[in-house]
Amino acid sequence: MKKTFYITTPIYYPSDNLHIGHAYCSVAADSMARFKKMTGFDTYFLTGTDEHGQKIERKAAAQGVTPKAYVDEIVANIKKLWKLMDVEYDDFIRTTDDRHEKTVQKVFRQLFDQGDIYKSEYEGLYCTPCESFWTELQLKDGMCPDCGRPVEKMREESYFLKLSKYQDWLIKYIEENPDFIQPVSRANEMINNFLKPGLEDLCVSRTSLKWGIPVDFDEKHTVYVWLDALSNYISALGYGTENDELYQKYWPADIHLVGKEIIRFHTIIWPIVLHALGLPLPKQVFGHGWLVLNGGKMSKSVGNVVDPVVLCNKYGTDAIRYYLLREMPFGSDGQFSYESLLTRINADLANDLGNLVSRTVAMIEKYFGGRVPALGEITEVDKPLIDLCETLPSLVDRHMDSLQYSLALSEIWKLVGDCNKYIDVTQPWVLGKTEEGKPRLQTVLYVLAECVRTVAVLIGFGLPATPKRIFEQLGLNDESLINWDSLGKFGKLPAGTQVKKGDAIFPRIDIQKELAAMASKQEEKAAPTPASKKAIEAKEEIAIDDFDKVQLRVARVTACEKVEKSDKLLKLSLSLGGDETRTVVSGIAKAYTAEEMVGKQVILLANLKPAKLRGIMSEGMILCASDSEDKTLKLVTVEAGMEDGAIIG
RNA sequence: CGCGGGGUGGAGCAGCCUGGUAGCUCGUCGGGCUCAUAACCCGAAGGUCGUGGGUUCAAAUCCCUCCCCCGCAACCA
Repeated sequence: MKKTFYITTPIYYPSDNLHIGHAYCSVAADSMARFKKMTGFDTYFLTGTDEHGQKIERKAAAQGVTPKAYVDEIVANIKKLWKLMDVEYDDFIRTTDDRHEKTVQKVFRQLFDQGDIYKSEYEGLYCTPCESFWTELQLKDGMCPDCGRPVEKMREESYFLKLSKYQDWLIKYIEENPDFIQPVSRANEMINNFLKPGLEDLCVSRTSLKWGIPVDFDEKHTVYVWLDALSNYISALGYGTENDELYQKYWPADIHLVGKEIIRFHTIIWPIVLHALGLPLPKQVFGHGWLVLNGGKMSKSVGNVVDPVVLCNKYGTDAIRYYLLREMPFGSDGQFSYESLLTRINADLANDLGNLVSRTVAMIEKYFGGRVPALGEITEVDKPLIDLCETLPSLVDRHMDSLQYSLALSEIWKLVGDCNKYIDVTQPWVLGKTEEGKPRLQTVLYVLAECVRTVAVLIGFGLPATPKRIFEQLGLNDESLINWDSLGKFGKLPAGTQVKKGDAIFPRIDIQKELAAMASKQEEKAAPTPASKKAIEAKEEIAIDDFDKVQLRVARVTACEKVEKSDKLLKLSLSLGGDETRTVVSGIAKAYTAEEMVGKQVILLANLKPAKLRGIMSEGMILCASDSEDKTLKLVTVEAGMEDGAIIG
């Protein structure tokens, strides 16, 4: 029986279309699945979507559609994206699937029955309009982080999962299984930051949440995010149903591939749930890094999201996949830039690989009428290449085993580079000029063709569409000549094979032109378009008396310094005329330096209740205007010549 | 003293665990070649390996101090 290999991606949250970061993860998972399949494993690759929760409920409401209708549309887009990117999953689980809901309910009930889930009261800060609980940490200025309205202490009946009961077991498990959490630095992080300080029991149900899976023995409760989402890895396999062959066959998973931001849930909550259920743990949870853009994290609010659909359509799926896998070591963050992307495509794909295929096939056509010549006598010059062809597969295998895609590819590209050099050293065009050169020329071109074939087979996991195009030019379509087993022993390529030059596999890109075009497009985008502006929520109408409660005054900044250990706060000393002074802490350090603030006149909300910020008492607030996304921020001031302390009204 | 990651030629990174001529890709400059997608090949310039100290015959690598950057967290009246 074949060895099995089960790999998963996180289930993505379909509140919006996915960006290149999600694509990165899925491409990595897909490439691994392809590699394992190619090397003889019975693989199973699961991806999907996590569709419940308040955020989606609200987004749907805002569009006036049901949550299901809302996610259906996004899920369709996601599936289209995976198709475009050649991400070939075996199953796509949605947490709204009936099969998933059944499993989650079953898991919940079992954990409750055996006492790992218990009913208690959740005490939290509740925002009634938003129907949400927040922790103290999540609050914004003591107000609801979503709507800015006040929250109140509320108790809610909830079910809790006993994490604390298992924490010592988990610490031991992690320490005894160094491969469980990868990269290892993450394991240390989990132990030091979360496990050692002690786990609090986890709230696993909500009564306020409606868009989710109901607890079947207590209908007013809805299963809260973690139990719901994490269970997908086994619900997709039919765990707990009479139809559980997939579960029997593939669990435990070989790799849960996750982003570093959710490694915590996969290495603490999930193992505990599984252990409590008496199930084996996944063999490995691998936290990959992020693509960062201009030093910043990619996020919608910053507006620097890179759309994988655009990239693939423009430069080709294989090129994008290659870039993602090759550019940065898996596990650490990597810089995404168009310049590095285009450089990679040109240098590695067009110049090195594409051109190698092109010149190899061209020479076989030119000197041997398009038929691959037989391998003649082998010399010292040919040996290293032949050896490399034979040893490369196992080397690639080794790197892939540790998810080092970048290393695997760079090893393959060493062969590509050696071939290009080999052509230079052997000078086939000189050999082709004389009859005496012919025998040698045969060997040279055979070696090249066989190397190209080897490369084409090896890159299939990462660049699934490219091998076909190379095999076409090499005239190969026999399965036994294009699979993994055809490697390892040099010389499988039959002499006499008819080659045919085709289009460039990877056309060169004019990088300067491309970047310039992109820059001008960016500028267009940068100009604020009214349509894209977030609608400003209208506030309720007020009477003049209400406004009268507000006292605004002109104040002059007499001194200013940065608040230590804070990147947004400035401490301002204000003069209100006479000897009246105030100290105000303001979050404007990103827009103004302390030096340039001194001497400026600002508008002070003078009768605001003082509050402590970073240990400093702030006696008021200065007014600023900011754009809808808080990207730019400008002080509000008065025209010159107003005395300090003047009343505004 | 919150946790973690990082600071290596112009750019992006490897090397550090297991001390011993500082390597790769891109860029720049010079040369070669003409089979090939103005692609390919060779050579050169360019680095006090963040700072200061320590261990050692020997430190990018091990130990300590400090500085800076990034993420999480916090904060953003």
